[in-house]
Amino acid sequence: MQRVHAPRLAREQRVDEILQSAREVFCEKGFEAAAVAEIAARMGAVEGTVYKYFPTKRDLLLRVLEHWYEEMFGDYTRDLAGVHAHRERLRLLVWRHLRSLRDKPKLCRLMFREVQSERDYRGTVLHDLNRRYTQLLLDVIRAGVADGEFRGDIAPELLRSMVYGGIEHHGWNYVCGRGELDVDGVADQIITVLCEGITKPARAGHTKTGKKS
Amino acid sequence: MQRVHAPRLAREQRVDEILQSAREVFCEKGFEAAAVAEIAARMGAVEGTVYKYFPTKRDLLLRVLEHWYEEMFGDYTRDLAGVHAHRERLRLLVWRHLRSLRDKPKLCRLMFREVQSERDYRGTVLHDLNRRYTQLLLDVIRAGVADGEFRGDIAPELLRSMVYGGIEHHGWNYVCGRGELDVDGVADQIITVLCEGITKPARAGHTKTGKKS
Amino acid sequence: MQRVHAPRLAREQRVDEILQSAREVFCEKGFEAAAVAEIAARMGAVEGTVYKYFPTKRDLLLRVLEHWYEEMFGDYTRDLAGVHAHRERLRLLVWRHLRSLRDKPKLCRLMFREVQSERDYRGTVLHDLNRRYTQLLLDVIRAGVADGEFRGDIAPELLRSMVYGGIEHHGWNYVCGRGELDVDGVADQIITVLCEGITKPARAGHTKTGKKS
Amino acid sequence: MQRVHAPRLAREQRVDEILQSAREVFCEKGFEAAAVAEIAARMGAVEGTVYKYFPTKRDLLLRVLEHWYEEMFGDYTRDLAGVHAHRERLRLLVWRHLRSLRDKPKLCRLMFREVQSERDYRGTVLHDLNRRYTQLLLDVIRAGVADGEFRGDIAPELLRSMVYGGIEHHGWNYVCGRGELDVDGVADQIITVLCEGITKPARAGHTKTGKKS
DNA sequence: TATGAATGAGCCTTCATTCAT
DNA sequence: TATGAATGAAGGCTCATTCAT
Repeated sequence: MQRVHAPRLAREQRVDEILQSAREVFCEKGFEAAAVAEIAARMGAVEGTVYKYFPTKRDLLLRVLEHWYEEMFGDYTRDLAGVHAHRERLRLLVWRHLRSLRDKPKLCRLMFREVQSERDYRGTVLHDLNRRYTQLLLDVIRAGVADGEFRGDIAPELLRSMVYGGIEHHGWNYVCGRGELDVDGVADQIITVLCEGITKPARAGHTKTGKKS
Repeated sequence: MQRVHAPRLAREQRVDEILQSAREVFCEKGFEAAAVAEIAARMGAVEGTVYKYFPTKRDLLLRVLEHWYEEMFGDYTRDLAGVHAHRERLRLLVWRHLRSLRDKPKLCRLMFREVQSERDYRGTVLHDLNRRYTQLLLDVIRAGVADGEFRGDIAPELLRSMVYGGIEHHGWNYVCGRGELDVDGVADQIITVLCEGITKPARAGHTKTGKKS
Repeated sequence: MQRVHAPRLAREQRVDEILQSAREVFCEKGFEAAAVAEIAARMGAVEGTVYKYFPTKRDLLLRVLEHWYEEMFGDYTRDLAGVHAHRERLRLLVWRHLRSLRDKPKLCRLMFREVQSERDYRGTVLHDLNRRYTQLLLDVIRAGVADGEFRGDIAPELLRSMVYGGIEHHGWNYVCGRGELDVDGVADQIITVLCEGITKPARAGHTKTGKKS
Repeated sequence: MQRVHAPRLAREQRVDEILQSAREVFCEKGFEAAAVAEIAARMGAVEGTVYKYFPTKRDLLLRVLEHWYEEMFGDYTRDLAGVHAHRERLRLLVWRHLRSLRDKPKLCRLMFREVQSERDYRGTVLHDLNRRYTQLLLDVIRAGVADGEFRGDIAPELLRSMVYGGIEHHGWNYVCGRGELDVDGVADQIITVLCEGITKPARAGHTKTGKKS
């Protein structure tokens, strides 16, 4: 019988198991209603084991979400690198965020309900990850402004809110288990609104600014 | 055992006191962390008194928020009646929502965190109030589309999400107790984005793609 | 408008109303689960009114049962007076008790579950009523013994227990809402067992009735 | 905060402790009046510990009574195996039941007051145990009928009720803490009534009514 | 390291009873 | 007399966390 002596690896595996189990339970029940005992049970362990690796239940929640962010991040920059038009870069970010919402709506909900609204969020690793995540959008917008493609009189942070807040708000029905999320269609519409607005362009030989003449 | 009774109030007065007290505590602590005992204590009563008027803690929460919605609704339609241009009507709604967020950020947070994401929300009086509230925006948009002022290829519901989701997202920092909320400025920017988009209008004689030439 | 000045009568009516209402609620829910508020509500009054006439909830329960006993007693002695054979008198008592159980099983249950097993039962008016009630059976038995019809080596109290305990035990299914109670049939069987026992009379010239010869 | 833990026991030991403690408290106070906190305190533990092993207070009650039934059952069949005459077998069951009542009157009371009259009793493990227990008596009676020793025109279930209901009723005074229970004497009398009835056998040459002559 | 028994604070909810109006 | 608002104690149950084994 071979006794593999790889505590480091064993530890990492254990942590992953716990994170996986915790993600499931947190998603199903939300933070408050999730019991550490159940998280442990689902991986065939007991409470004590969880506490060996994570100091508190709340810390475990943050770790779960960090883990998710890291998963997501992987190919973001690579994907962005392949697109150059500002509007297309914008669309990529919107599209990816919508896809995240569609794929892991419960994790989005956790992020929103249980974390972002808590006082202790600021200064967290997770907070930082989130900043870096939404920073991507700010960067794209700022680049567009710098290039003269986007107007500079709108606070990029406000645009970020309209994009991410809008997506979350819109996705709520989907999160609650109702309806379908048409990622492509919604992405197009958001980008259209964002870039062109909803005011109908003046018709026939009139440019928007043509009314000046 | 002599029992000292709190002053007897008319039913309606007492209900108002409780709603007031509950609003405070719920806002400060959130739903879960709020103890009915504290809600009672803050108005100089005991738990039993609260339960005399509200069957459960959760019901009390819903009632608090309904009360708030009713407060808000009062002059909405009157205000809207005085404005006719579609864009101005849009701005009025945005502006008022921002003002609500500035005045009662914690209530917005409650609404969002503790109520809208719960399964039992649908079918509530509160849900209905909320629908009627956001319906106002949908109506304005649809009217604009009907008049040919707004483009018809964007789902009004998505626009609603971008407006309310965006405002809530943007207001988060403010909600968390940081920073100032410039209601007028933000309202202007939101309306601008919404109506005109962020793409810089091509200057006279230049079409958008004209820069290539 | 005639103002009838009959407080005494009004009082009695009130008391009856309360007793009636309390009987219903106690029967439906049992003593513990019955709320004074509901008892009051069912007669269109409030808690305070009940406490004006009955010092405690428990006292009310006892009064309800006393009232019932008094109802029952009315014609007992009269009925008994019309029957002279000991065995028939016995049967009358058994039959009437079965009928009570069939008609008011819930009251029997109250009597049994909530009253007789409590420490404070002894010395109660109700206890006394109950004694007088079961005394009837003892008297019949003793008379039978005195007349030499019944054997004297069985404690009458034990017989009483076998009759009333047996009836209550047997009636349990009925009380719980299942099955039918065949008052006549059961009465006959009980009397048969009681008087003759279950041992089959030896045959061959010695039938029990053979003694006539 | 240093927490002092009670000595760790094997699961089974702890369960036994709790059952023991619960039995005491339930017997002393009845189900409603018994506080889980007291059950725990009596064994030097806290409420949480009890709930670790039993999901609800009611479940604990049922478990206590099941435990008792299992204790009792042990030698029943063995004892019965040693007796063959129907009447003697009957007596054995009566005698043993009386002894149970004498030894654990409070448990009998619990069984009767708190369990059998509740709607949720049917289908319980305890209900099944009870059925098997009283089945023993039915079997003996049926065997007697089959052998022609007992008459067949009395429902065995009614006899069962007269025996068990009678014993419980009779034992009530004893249960309430008054008086002595003469197990042998009472058993004899019950069997006598059951088998022979109370009607005095006519003496040789005397008809029942012959005394008149 | 893993276990899982033990902790104990805390919360919602109920309701008999009191008493000012 | 009737009301019904107010009381306040009490209890079941949960669960994050600790720590002896």
